[in-house]
Amino acid sequence: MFPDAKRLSDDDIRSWLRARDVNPTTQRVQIARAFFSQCVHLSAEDVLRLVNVNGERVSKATVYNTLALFVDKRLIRQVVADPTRIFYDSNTSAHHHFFDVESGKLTDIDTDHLTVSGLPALPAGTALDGVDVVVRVRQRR
Amino acid sequence: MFPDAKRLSDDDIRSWLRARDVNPTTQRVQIARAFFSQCVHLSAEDVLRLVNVNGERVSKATVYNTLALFVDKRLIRQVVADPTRIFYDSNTSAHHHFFDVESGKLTDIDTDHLTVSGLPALPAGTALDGVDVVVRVRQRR
DNA sequence: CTAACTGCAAACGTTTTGCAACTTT
DNA sequence: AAAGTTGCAAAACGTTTGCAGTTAG
Repeated sequence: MFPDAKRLSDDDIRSWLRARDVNPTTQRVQIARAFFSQCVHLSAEDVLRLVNVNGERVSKATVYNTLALFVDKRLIRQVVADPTRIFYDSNTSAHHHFFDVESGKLTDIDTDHLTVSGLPALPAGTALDGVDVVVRVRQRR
Repeated sequence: MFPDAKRLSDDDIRSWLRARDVNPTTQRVQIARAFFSQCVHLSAEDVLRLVNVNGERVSKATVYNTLALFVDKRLIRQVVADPTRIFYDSNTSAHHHFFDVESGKLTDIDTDHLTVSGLPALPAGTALDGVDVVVRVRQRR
């Protein structure tokens, strides 16, 4: 994840993208900036809105293309917790999530606080891709 | 969960539904049977297909209505693991899942094998709704 | 008779796709 | 010119909704 991203210049982002094997086009820089300068958990719709705050600049197709590319290059990761949409998380290190089922908000839980133990043998012929813990919470009445 | 459901008569299912405060209509009995006589993890589409094996009998709307009702009455639970659809699990006791990202298949992991420890304090004003662990695996090349 | 339930078809929100136009080299 | 990228519009997908018609207490 990009530390302290609000202060980064476009050039900083460009070179960072290049270092991760991503061709830094105008739109990709804008999307990377929207990501790394805001809340950590964004839906595709959130990204579209953030990137196009004043006047349209990046299309929906490009947002989806770019998010898929960023996931592929491990700049961000998907979070599957909300049944209605995918969230993208700029924090790619091991951690877990609270998910508020009423508001749809995600919050990080770091691995100091929550650990998974006793992982059983994986199904035959498979390799581990990741372990995701979602702690669902709801507003107390 | 219904034990050994293949042998259940419609009457058995009806009284079981009644005991859970669900009015046992024809369609609900069919859906309950499809659920409890097959694989534990079914998408809405799976249920629709199973219930309508020969000739249409239950509509899509009724399948979705009924699944929501069954979730509400805690006969089944949702599993959010596949980013493209919701699965419904007839096993409502505490357990977790393997999710094969290539085939989209879910497999149970019971809590003897996998435990979560060190759950941190919940966000202010929230109550625990559930803890879901998804172990994502992929076919080894 | 009434309340509960169902089915259809349309609407919905998210994500994907086809393709022509535009960059960049 | 070739390769890569973008934007638009449409399509696709799973899911939800409105409502008229049906069923069951």
